Amino acid sequence: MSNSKLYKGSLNTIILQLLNQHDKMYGYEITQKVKALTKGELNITEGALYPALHKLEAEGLLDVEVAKVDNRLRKYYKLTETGTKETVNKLEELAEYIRTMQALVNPKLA
Amino acid sequence: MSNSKLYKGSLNTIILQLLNQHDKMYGYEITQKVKALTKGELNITEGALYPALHKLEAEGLLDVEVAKVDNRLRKYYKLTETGTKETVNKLEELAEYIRTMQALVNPKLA
DNA sequence: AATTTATACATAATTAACTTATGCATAATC
DNA sequence: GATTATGCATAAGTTAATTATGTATAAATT
Repeated sequence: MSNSKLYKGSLNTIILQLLNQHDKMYGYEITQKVKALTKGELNITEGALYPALHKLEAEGLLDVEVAKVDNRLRKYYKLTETGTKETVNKLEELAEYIRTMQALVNPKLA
Repeated sequence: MSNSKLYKGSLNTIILQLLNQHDKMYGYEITQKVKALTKGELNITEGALYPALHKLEAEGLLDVEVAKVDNRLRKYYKLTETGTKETVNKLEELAEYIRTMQALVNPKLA
């Protein structure tokens, strides 16, 4: 995912927010979108992504729709209602994390 | 550590930066300082902290000095030269992480 | 034409950073 | 006298990742 361990725990947030912005996406598309948006900084590995998608689906945060394009399989994921709510929570947690870490690292600004 | 999984991977950064700011600290002091700086948001558990300190010491990033205060044991940790350099790296990684996540979450600002 | 790269999914074994639970010991507070 | 605070430690379990495979089709390169 990255040479930095800080991304550990961020994958669900990333997936949910991308689906929040793009309505429906398939796995491979997510990896490419992340790579593009981060200018190569962050590469989501398939071994992390697919299990994460399956889990989010099992938890009822995502719905799946299978499609066949150019004779190749695609699984489009989109947020459920619950998923949309959870996305809000995740984004709040990210903002809180950033505030907290900045308070720790730069306590003069606190 | 927190209800948010995002803190996973951040503990070393926190420890190193606190020691960067306070010269020498002991374990319990670190837990209290983190609690204070984050207004209770983040509580470092002992089960996470002590193994982390031992590992950083084993890696040569920290030096230890044992002291006895009020008949109680304290282990003061301080950064080695290598530890100081690694702190710079960790802080850069944190800044990079924050930039990257903001690019993902708020791509309009990118 | 043959090989490599890109697209697209998946899982299994391993690693690592935590959590949770427990343990020991002294000092201070209620 | 019992609880809370101070101060260290480790062991078992969880979980999110990495690393390594595996399958299959389409496109690009040599």
